[in-house]
Amino acid sequence: MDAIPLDAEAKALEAPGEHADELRLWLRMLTCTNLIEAEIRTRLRDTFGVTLPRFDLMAQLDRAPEGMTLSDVSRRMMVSNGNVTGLVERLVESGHLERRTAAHDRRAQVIRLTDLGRAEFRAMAAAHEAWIAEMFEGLSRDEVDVLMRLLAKTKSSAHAALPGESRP
Amino acid sequence: MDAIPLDAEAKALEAPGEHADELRLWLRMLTCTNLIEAEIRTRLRDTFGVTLPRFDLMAQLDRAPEGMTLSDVSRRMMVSNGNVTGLVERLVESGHLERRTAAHDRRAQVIRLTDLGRAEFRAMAAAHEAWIAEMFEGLSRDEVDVLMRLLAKTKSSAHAALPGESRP
DNA sequence: CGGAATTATTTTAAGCTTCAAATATCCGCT
DNA sequence: AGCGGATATTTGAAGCTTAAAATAATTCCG
Repeated sequence: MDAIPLDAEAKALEAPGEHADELRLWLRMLTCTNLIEAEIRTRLRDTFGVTLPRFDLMAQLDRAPEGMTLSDVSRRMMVSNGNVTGLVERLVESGHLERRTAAHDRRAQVIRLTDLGRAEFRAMAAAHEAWIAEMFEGLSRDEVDVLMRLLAKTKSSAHAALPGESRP
Repeated sequence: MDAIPLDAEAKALEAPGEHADELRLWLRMLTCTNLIEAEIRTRLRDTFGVTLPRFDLMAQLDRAPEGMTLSDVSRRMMVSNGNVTGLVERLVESGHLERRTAAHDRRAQVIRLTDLGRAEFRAMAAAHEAWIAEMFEGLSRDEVDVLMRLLAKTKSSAHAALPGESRP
C-alpha cells in the first residue's frame, strides 16, 4: 500500500536547516571518536582487563610523578568530582594508586601511581599508542598535521562558545 | 615498510614514542569531542530537561517515521542492545515513544516517536543545530569541508583496523 | 580576629553503559 | 516436520557518570 503524501510537518523535516554542514561535521566527528574509542575500550579490556576510565586516570597520573589532587584530575579529565572519587576508590582498592592528604591543605587528597600501577600502566600505554597509530594508519603525515591544526581551531571555536567566555 | 601486519603484542614491543603524532592527534580529537558534547549535554538538560542519550535516540527515530527495531537503533547508535532496552523503556514510560511487536517477526520490537515525542524532538533539534553551528563558528566554510573530508578518511582508516576487516 | 565567600571532596539518587547469560523466535536444511 | 544455528531482545551484575546537596577547610577582607 502507498504511503500517505507528505504533510506540512513532514516537509518541514525535509527542509535543510541553515547549518546542515556544521551538523553533519559534528555527527561525523562523533562517529569517528566513538568508533575508535569503542575499539580501544574493547582491546584494553580483552588484553589487560582494565576499563578505559581507569586507563585514562592512570595516564594523567603517569605524567605527574609527584601526584595530583582529585580536583586536578577532575579538571584534566573533564569529568565530575564525584566520578573521580569513585574511580580513585577502586584503583586504590586494587593497589594501583596511593592516596594521602596534601601536606599544605587538609581538604585535598593527593594521589599517585604505586609501583604496580606505574608498571602496569607503562605496558598498557605502549600497546595503546600502537593501537592508535594503527587506527590512523590511513592518513599521511600531512593529513595528520592538517587535522591537528583544524582540531585545534575547532577546540578554540567551541571554547569561545562556552558560557562565561565573554572576555578574549 | 610494514607489509606484514603485526599483532597487538608485537606492536606493544615497538620502540616507545614512535607514534607520538598520532597519539597527540587522538587526544586532541577526544578533547574537542568531549568539550562540545559536554556543553550540548548541559544545554539539553537545562533548556529541555532531556538527557543526551534520549535526544540521540529520538534523533534516530525522527528519521524513520515508520519506526525501527531495537537492533537497528542499537547498531546506528553504536551502543549495546541492553542499553537500548533501558532507554526505550524510559522513553515509552514518559510518553515519547510507542513500541509494538513487529508484524513479520515476533522477536522484534518496532518503536517510533509519538506525536508528543516528535513535537518535542523537533523543538530540541532546532536548538541543537543552532548550538552546533555556534560551536563551529570559528571555522570557515573551506575548513569545514576539509575537516569533513579528513574525518571521513579517519573513519575509514579506523574501520580498516577493526578485527574481522581483513577484506577490503 | 571573625564572618563570608571560595575551594576540595564526599555522598546520594538517578540514569547510562557494558558484558554475558538467558529467552524466545526465526530461518535454512535434510 | 524437526533440528541446529542465527537473530532479537531482556535480564542481571558491575561499573561509570552526572547533578546537586552536604561537609570540611582555606582564603579573603574589613
